[in-house]
Amino acid sequence: MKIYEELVARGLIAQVTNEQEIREMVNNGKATFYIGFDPTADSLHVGHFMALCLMKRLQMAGNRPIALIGGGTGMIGDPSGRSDMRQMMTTETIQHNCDCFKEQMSRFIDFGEGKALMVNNAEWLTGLNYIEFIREVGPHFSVNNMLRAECYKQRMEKGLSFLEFNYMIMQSYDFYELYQRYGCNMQFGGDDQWSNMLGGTELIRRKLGKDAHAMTITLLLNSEGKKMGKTQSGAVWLDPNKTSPYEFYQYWRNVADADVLKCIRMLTFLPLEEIDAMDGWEGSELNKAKEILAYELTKLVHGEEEAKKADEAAKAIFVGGGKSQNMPTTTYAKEELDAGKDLITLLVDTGLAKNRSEARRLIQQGGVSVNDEKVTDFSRVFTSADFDEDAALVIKKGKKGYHQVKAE
RNA sequence: GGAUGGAUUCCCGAGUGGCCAAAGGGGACAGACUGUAAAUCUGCUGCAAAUUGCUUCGGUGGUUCGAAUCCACCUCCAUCCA
Repeated sequence: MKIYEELVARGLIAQVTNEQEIREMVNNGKATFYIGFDPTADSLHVGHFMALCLMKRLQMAGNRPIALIGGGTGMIGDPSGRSDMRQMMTTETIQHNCDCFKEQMSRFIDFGEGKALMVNNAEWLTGLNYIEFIREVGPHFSVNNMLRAECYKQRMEKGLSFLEFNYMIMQSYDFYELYQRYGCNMQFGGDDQWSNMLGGTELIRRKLGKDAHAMTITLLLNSEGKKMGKTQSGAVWLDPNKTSPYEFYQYWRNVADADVLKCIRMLTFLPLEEIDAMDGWEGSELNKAKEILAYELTKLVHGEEEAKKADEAAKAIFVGGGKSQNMPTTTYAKEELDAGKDLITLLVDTGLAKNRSEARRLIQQGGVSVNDEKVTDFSRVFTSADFDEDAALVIKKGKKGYHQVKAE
């Protein structure tokens, strides 16, 4: 099975400009393609992860990826899929974020000798002269057409600033620039980028009379139609300091039944035959599939060792009695613990509750237990005398929140 | 630049002088049921030294015993006119 067919089989492809030509190009390793990453945060998240995987897959098939960091477009902000304007970021923040992206990406993509490129569109965007630029590309964009684009349509009700309206033009210009500089003949992106991407192929066709292609990746939606990779506390990050490997593992371990296979297919590198075999699994059997999904993804993002630890911790906690060296841990000075800590403070310090009111509520509602014993008295104080045989307090919040407290 | 409407808690959205930490819904969190799933039912959802106290209704001042609510100015947004 060739790469294009595999992408289709994995359900990764949403829309393409010209199927035959793209298939031909990609399958024969003739594509130089780019994916843009806007530096909106200091870490990549799960949404980017899909794009990275795709780059990797195509790279393995002999194509040349270009990771385009949006140091320039980030100054504008993509209005696609947003109901309100993005907050403007300072130049320093953007630079910092770009640097972080670079580092994370090099873990996934091989940027060695001519295999892949990483460029920043600030290089050509920031120096543009307004009049020259507008004369160069302005005539090729129809405002009427742009307004019809899905990404702007939604914003027509809430309001769209001219700044954001320019995003499509910038992105199109990127493609045009990359085509000329590096012979980049294809652009990938999330499905919400479709109209922006078409702007680019259109610009290249009009200015250069050449064909360029665009292909979008299916957005990873859960069965409720929401973007995956978001939790109540925000995105699921690839940076272990922002989302620990354990949390990362748990996110995938907890996906809904209806979404497991789709995730495995789209995100992991497991062979398709193996995945097809899982297709028949039902009911609680799917739990196995979830374990595989969580393990595989954690391994890809954080490495095998971390994946094993997260797996071990999860099994110990949920299957065994709730003990693991690898579960999240908070340590206190020994004297401090000897003096005693009340449960509310412990919950807040371990991050299981975000403030004291919440901690109090949790305890009152019977959602907290310490060393397997439910505690309903919120004024309860624990000292090192309450430690179990492993010199730890295991605090459990709800069904899934585990944290251990140790003395040092 | 002109006219009109608007800004309320995580989100949507009620509230037009005291009974307002603010209805209702969504989401989140917890309990029951389960498979670390979904659905369902229940509780809960500003903060804290917690039958009480403190801080919130775009911003700043004012009126009043008392303001999310009334007045003035300002900021931002939408619609129509230019």
